[in-house]
Amino acid sequence: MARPREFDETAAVEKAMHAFWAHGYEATSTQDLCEATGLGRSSVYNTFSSKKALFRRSLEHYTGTRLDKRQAILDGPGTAAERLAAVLDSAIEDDADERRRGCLVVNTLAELGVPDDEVGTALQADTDRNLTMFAECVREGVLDASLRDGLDPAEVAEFLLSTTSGLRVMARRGTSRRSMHAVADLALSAITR
Amino acid sequence: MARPREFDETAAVEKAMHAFWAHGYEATSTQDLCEATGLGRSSVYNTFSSKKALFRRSLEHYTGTRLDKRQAILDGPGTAAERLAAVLDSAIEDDADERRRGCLVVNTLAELGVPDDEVGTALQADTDRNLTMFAECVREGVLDASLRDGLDPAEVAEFLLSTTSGLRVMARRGTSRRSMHAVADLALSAITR
DNA sequence: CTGATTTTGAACTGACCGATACATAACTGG
DNA sequence: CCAGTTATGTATCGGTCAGTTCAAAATCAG
Repeated sequence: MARPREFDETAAVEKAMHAFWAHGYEATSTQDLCEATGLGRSSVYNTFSSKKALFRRSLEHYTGTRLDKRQAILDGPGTAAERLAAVLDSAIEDDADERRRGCLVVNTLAELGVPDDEVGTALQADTDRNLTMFAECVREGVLDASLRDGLDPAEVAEFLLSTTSGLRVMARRGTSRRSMHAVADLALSAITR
Repeated sequence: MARPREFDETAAVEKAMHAFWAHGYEATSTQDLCEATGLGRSSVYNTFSSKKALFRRSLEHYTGTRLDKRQAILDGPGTAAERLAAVLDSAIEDDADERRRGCLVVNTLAELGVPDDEVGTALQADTDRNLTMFAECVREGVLDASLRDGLDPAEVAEFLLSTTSGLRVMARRGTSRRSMHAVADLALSAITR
């Protein structure tokens, strides 16, 4: 055919993702992206078309891996309440530097809102999947009696998503893990028996 | 003395604040700030020194007015639980367009983190004042028996600040007021009797 | 080896960035 | 009315922005 790529596309997306995650969309220049990925400008534009498009790819890579991890926890062992506690726990990062970066989705929502383009679509899709996963687990929790009776799955899903978002903002503030755990415990106490 | 200002400084800060609030720090250019305030470049730089300094002024204007409003609610009538409910309510903006902008503090935290400059200092000060106000109200709530016994005021303050931050992120997502109210009610149910 | 196809690197594009220089305008104390 | 001082408007600064151009390099089918 023709000259083959000298780099792995997914690896490049992942490196770009970390650059965007660390500095935000606007503050990450195309030059930064070249240095982060190790690619030349031509390769970046030839492969990803534009900064916005590369950001969308980065965002989707982030949401994809993150949602899979969350799904794995929710599909794991234990009562629904225990699994939800594990999800909140996983949102409380161990590494201090990573914690300071917060969540790429929350950071993007705050910086860009939900723009009227593919980035907005990706953000909306992430929200929807999170709400669906949480709501399903809440239904299971009512059945296995680890959660209270009469809870509205959709409402509690919003509550849990709001709680994880709040935790990520706390992380950005530099709040200690201890305080974040206390917050997670209080939130769970609202829905557990 | 000399030639007098042709504009009101506080009014200019407020207009700049709205520009930063709507588009974020990085995406708001000095040109945007000139147009938003109605000032020429010279006047902007003569008065505020730099974009960063004007942002700091804008942020402090935002936090000042917002904290005063919150303090007024917490100093108002009703049980502590009722006053906390009123604070959460006030974080659920009525106007749909304003709601979409979220909170300038949360947006800034997400975009810039807590930078090692006066902006970071202002963000930290806002966090501290919020936590102090909430903790004090929680202490009152334990005394007036509208909140549960044995609550740790500092922990609950973090929980409430996390909840308001989460609500602001939901607002950025475009979540309905109805869902936001459901979230606020669930959060309160964790600490009320 | 050749020709078609694609990637790559380097130089470059016009536009815009935050910030400044400076002449002129507007004011006040003397 | 003038000297001193500050505010303003215009033009401009060097630098960086996202994105493009284009020739050289690398590959493979024939």
